[in-house]
Amino acid sequence: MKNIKEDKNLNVLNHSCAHLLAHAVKRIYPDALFWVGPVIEEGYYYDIDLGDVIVNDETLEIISKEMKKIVKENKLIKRLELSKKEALEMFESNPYKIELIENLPENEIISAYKQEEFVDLCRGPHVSSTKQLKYFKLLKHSGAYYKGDSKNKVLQRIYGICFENEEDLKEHLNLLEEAKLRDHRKLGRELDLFMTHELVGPGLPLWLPNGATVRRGLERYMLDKELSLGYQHVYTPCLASTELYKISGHWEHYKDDMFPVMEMENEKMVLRPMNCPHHMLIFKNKLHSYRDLPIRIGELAPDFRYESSGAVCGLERVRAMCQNDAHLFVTKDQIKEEVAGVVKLILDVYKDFDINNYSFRLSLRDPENKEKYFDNDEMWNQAETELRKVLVELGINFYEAKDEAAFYGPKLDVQIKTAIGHDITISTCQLDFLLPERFDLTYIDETGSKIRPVVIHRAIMGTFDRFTAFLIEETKGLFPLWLAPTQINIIPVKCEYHLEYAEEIKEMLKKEMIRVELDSRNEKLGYRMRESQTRKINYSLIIGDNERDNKLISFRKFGHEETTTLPIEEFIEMILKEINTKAISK
RNA sequence: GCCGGAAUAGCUCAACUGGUAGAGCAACUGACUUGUAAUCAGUAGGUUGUGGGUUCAAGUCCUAUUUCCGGCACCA
Repeated sequence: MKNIKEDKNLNVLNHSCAHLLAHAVKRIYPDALFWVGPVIEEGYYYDIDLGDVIVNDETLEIISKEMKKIVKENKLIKRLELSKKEALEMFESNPYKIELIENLPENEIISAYKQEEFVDLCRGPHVSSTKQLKYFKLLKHSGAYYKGDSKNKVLQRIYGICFENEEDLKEHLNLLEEAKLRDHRKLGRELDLFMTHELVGPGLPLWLPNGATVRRGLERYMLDKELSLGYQHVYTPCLASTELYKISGHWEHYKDDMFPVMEMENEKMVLRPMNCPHHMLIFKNKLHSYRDLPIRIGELAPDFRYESSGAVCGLERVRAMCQNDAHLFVTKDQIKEEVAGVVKLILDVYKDFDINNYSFRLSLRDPENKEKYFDNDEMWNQAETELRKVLVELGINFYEAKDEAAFYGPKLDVQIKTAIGHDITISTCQLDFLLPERFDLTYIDETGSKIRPVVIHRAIMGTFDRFTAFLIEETKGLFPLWLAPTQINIIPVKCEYHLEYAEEIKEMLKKEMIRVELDSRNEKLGYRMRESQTRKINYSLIIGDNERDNKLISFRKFGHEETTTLPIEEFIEMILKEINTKAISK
């Protein structure tokens, strides 16, 4: 998918198209007040105060028609240069633009772009006439908070995209349609991976046997990886007293996003939203020597968060999740090596799943945001510097993002884009100097004195829920053989003659722990093959006279048209190899 | 949570401005006995998400509510 913001020509084109949109809106709604209309990766949008007018699909049609008219009118786009005073006069009827202008430096030359009767404040550059904006499409509309703050009023936002020619536009719209087919919610239903039910509640998916098989595979895989790297796994309860979270600081920050307190006679309990405090207490349970560090405590940990109703999305954002969580307790000297170990593990796992489209984000605090982050500049500077240094030394490509840290420390997040375009975190590694302080954690150093350890929070697969959602979209439902719910489907040509041999094969495969099905229904071979394909089963076996008489099998791989015939032993060997090497299905 | 939109059979969808719900696929039954993406016929399947209301009459209009969808805000 084209990144409009990054492409120089398309950026200008889309920016101009945002003006075209505003121009058309102004003609239809003369009282419209315009806020900002930036170019984004997916095209552009414009935030508009339309008073009582509410944009719907029809409105979009009407606006689109007017835009086409202005394109035909071939308006020339001219740059105006104004002093601040002139600009303030020109836009006096629009308080939003006045606000923008007032925030500009006193002596700066302010530019505006004029296409006949319509002028908009803008830095530019723009195309020279509206006729160059012929190939556009208005994509969607929504409400959006003024200045992105939920305390403010809601403006109408209209999204659009513009290309240089019709083919590019068509291709892009096709890609958008195709992406919808990979949506994990659609595939999840089609492939019987998970379901939801009104009576259970929003954000509370039920994993069906197929989905559970995939998830179990991921969990076993991750546990084995971690065990081989010296992690120790624990089980801790999904409940805790509110006191625990008051100590950790989570209560203060997140109490509104937790399920409400369960109050009993002498107790106040909550469903836990994360596991750090439990793991802190496990560390504290024993006296530790510097020789014991690093200690790596891992858990497949169910957590519960009262995510806002508008945020829940399939398996991607849920209210009951299972984290691939671990906390590493390290000395300051071990930070680098342990963060490096986590990064290496992330890359290692991504390689196994052939994950390539991701980016590392160094998530920092915003020192201005006093509410969100604990107040200790020294601690923050140390943690941020430390984490950045490690990344640079590891030669990791990353970008920095302000105001994305956790309240207790900076994070290294791995961001990916979902099929429908959500930017989500799939893995995370966080450096924390605060919770060891809050829980008064110590270890004994060489000299016998008590020293504060540092904690690294990390989740490689983030949550198994989200990672599965990602994997469904990444594989389009064709899981690698080692994870596939049904690995092999046996189709006897004619049950009357071939069922017995087919069953023999099924038993042989089952003995090897291969997930196999036998389709003995009285249906045409073509019919059963079709279903085998729509269910995205990795291997379809065809068993007929030739196979039975010569102790062979014939198989067809998903997505391939040719059939291969092999002795059964050879086939099993091939399958086991594919499973054991965790090969990617193609 | 906010701004919009939607909800009809297991799934995908139909039912003009109000006149008592229909198709394909899936399921079930039977026939057919078939070598790589849909054999034929039949049967069953719905208090139209839920609760109120308007009306002689509501899938259709009003209202409340639940869930879902597109964004926004949030995301330890």
